[in-house]
Amino acid sequence: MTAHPSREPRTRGRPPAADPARVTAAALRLLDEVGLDALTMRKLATAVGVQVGTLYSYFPTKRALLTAMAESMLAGCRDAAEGVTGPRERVVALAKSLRVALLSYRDGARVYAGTHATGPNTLGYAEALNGALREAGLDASAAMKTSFLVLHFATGHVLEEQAAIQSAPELSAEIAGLRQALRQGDYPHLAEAHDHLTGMDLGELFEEGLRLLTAELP
Amino acid sequence: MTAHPSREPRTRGRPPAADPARVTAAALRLLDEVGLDALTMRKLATAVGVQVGTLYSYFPTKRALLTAMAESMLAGCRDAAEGVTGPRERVVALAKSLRVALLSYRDGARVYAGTHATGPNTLGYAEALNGALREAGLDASAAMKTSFLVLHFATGHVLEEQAAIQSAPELSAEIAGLRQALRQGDYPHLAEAHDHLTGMDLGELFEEGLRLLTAELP
DNA sequence: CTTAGTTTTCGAACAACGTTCATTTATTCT
DNA sequence: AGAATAAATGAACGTTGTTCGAAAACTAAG
Repeated sequence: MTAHPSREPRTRGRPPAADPARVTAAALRLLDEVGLDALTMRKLATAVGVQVGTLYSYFPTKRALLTAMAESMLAGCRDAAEGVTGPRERVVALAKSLRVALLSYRDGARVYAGTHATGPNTLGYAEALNGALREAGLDASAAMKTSFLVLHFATGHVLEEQAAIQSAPELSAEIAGLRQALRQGDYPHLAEAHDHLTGMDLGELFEEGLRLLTAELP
Repeated sequence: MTAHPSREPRTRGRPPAADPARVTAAALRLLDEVGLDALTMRKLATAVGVQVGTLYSYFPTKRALLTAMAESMLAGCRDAAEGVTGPRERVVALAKSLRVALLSYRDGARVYAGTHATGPNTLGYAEALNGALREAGLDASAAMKTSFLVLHFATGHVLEEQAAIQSAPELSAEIAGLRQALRQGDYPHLAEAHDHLTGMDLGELFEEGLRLLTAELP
């Protein structure tokens, strides 16, 4: 059983070899090394210097660990709007900081989208986003809706952004089939668009989407 | 080995018990029954009426099967803009049809976001979306960018939409922790927003995001 | 009708995964 | 010292995706 809810500091018994925070940090390091698909509890255990089963003293399930990782990724994101004047600019700054945070970990968006953290980083970030929107003059309902819009767009965007990065051998077959399909003559618009693919700045594209989603804010 | 690229129709040898199309259809039915996390090759094999290893005569890997499922989900989506007058309205109609298509399968957005299909449904849909944007007066580069914007928003939105649906026992613990955090007094904006959560129409929210993303089209 | 040839399915296995649990180890309090 | 306690160990369990030699089901030639 997880002896997690220990209120008073531990005094008796064998001292722990690690703690949830250290395990989460090691998991994030391992994530950058091997990617989400290869992030196994066994590899994490050896990285922490512990046996596999021991990890379940800190997290009841792998899902809980991934949730803690997602929560940890958002550390500091809430403060991105500090010192930014103008409610709309604050919303944009918060969204951009979320993108940067997710991009700074391998498969960060997949981890984030696959979990539903309710820790202080996640809730604090959502609170800050909602607050900036309220400052912009929106009522509670409209602020919540725009929050969802921005969050959904950001996760979807970074998800595809990171999927495009790891276009390693796993996707080369699909890319080959795609090029052949384009040469076939069907999909004329896609063929033309494909020429403009190289050199597209995904960061600029993200800001463009953000600009449109926040266009009606003062 | 996959004897897939058989150009002339099969005349010799043991007759196949199934084919990729039938397997894909069975997989989509099974997906609706059990969800993506419980969609195993063995369950699919029994659903098709075949042994596990036989599935690998039709798809080299489970990933390829999921890609075929994603491709199949988009059947007919390309035609959503037929008869719709006005380029902007066509873009909106195409995006809405993508949402409906993904929503009509359990975990549809997760399957779609986790794969990168290059079949005729997927490419035809992208071609239609690009075409509608070109008709709206955008050049090739701008049309491609807006396509990405709409696609990223749609996938992100439906992803969260479907994640909110299956808020079954798996998420109840997190929801409980969230309610307690809201009652704690921190996150005043979130607490107020939470009251407006029930009764929010996610379809309307999706259209609102679409309206903003296409606001500058003629 | 038999037999050779061909294509597919079968069935059993493999390694790796997440997870569980009785046992052992390390520490503190009496 | 010895009981009590808390955590780590180490070995297992059931599943998972995937592989591969052997068997089966069919067609074409002898």
